[in-house]
Amino acid sequence: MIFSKSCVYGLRAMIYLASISREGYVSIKGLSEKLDISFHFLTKILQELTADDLLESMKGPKGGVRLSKSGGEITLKEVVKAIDGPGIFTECVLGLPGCGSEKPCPMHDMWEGTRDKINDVFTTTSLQDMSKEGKAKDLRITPDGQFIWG
Amino acid sequence: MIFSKSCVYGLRAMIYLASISREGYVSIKGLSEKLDISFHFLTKILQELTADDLLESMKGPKGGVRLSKSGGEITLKEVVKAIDGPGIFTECVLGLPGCGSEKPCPMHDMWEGTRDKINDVFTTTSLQDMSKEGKAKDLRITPDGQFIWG
DNA sequence: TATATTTAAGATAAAATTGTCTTAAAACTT
DNA sequence: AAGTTTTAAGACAATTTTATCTTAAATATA
Repeated sequence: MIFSKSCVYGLRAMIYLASISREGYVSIKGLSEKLDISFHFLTKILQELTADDLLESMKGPKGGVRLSKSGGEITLKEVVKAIDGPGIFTECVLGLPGCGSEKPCPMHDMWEGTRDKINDVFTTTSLQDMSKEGKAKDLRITPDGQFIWG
Repeated sequence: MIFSKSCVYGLRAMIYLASISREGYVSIKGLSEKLDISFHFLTKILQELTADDLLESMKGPKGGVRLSKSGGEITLKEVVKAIDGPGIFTECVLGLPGCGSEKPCPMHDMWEGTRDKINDVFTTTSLQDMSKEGKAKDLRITPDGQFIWG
């Protein structure tokens, strides 16, 4: 698995949030049921995204979370970085600290191009891109087919 | 981190093994010291590679492990698959089982090209490619700079 | 103001990964 | 044949990740 479970859950939630109105807040409880993710676990993940200013949250009735910017302004990379860190966009495949053009490992050149490509697609793809794609074609973002857009 | 620690250790060991003669066996103890990896942990990882027929092993004095084929005949992908499984080359980024062209997730199209590229470079790059690169330019394959080729 | 609702935060638990230790089995050496 | 070296295998422990549970704090509503 390329991303942690936390990261995958975060991506699913963010893509869904980009598909709905940013007017009001969405309760995490409702989100967790819609996405079939443990409520408390999802809460923690969304807290990281809130701490990273990708989400805004509000307590109390009518409270919940919502995107801090429009879905078109949030990249997939921002979400991944907030949860799994920047490693996949920057790190050496062999896990060598300081690996780079000046002080490479044997796999550096072979991997650099691919890593750049990963960085590119995650930088140039927004949450809105994904939510539009999913909503337009009615694609699932949960393992079971229960999920419904809108 | 894109690969598990086990996988990274396995890759380092295999690249090193591809840099030396396949005549005799190399003791895992020696390997573990050279690569600065816990002996018992490395033993387990190499056992997986032996079970997958990428390594041959022999017990007793003069025993150890060696590549089962020449380093030019073993791809990086084979090593990764043996340890981390094929997931990174095949799986959905959102972790959806059955995600594919027929039943995609919203991220499928965006990710497919990159995943194919990962698959390509790991399929077309051999252990020998990496060991030659490392040995020729004297690049490190361990975090500290203690490692010495040959 | 009191109550209900909701996120925040922290404690705890379960599972997976990483790492260590012990014993067994095989092969070489003397 | 006996002893030494080495991988194989399994038990055990530590750490990280994943998941659950409880309490606190904030906010709306009545």
